[in-house]
Amino acid sequence: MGKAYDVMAATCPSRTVLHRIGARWTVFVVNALDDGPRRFSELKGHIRGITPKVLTETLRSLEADGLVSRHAYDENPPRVEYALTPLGRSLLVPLRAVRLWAEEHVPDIEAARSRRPTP
Amino acid sequence: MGKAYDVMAATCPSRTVLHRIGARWTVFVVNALDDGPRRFSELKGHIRGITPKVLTETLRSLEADGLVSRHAYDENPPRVEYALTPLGRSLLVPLRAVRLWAEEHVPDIEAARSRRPTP
DNA sequence: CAGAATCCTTGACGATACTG
DNA sequence: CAGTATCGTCAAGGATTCTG
Repeated sequence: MGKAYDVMAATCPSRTVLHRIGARWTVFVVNALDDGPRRFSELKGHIRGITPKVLTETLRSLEADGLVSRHAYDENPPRVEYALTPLGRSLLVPLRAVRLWAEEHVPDIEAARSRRPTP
Repeated sequence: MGKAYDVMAATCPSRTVLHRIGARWTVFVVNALDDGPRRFSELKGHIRGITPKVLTETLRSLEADGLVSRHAYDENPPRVEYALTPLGRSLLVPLRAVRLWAEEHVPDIEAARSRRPTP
């Protein structure tokens, strides 16, 4: 039997999914939730340089896609925790690998880049 | 010993690398080279919907990063083949996993999305 | 065939300030 | 603390046409 979805097909829903994963900050946020639930400010502090607006947007889309769950405690001051859903945790596996690949191969890529000075 | 690079650090080069990987079409092009070298037009035909300009740009950056190699045959009509370098093939491993994840979990994501009708 | 050239659109991302 | 609200930009991506 052939596969049901093919990212190479222009109209395939899997392409939308893959584009969402490819969004600038998805890999970072999912990886930041690797160690368990985290609060908004913890995420913001951990993913250096991300703005609250962008973090919110990213979390909202991940939530809409069922990858992240949000739990607001009825306390004062407010407390909100984000966690990976089982689906999100399944995505974490490949995304962690991508993250590790990036961290491991920085020297290789920088070497390749310096070999081709931009004119 | 701690790790040398951390994508969570704002100024870390690994973040640049990860952003490059996250570029819209990188995952598609790298996966399209899974089966071996391919010509420009083959890639264009296989990755449905990509325009020649974007394909060229993507290939050029992948080349600059040492992930893809380009070989132009001196023939007429012109023939150019693109292939993954060893470095590119090492990236293929996690990226293939991401691609498969996307293709496998379309139903889950669509279910999650329909659970939250956009107002 | 493999692209280069051109022009254009848009939405993702960012900086800053404000609020329940 | 956990966000919204605004405003601005800019570069990635796209459509089209042309060429060695």
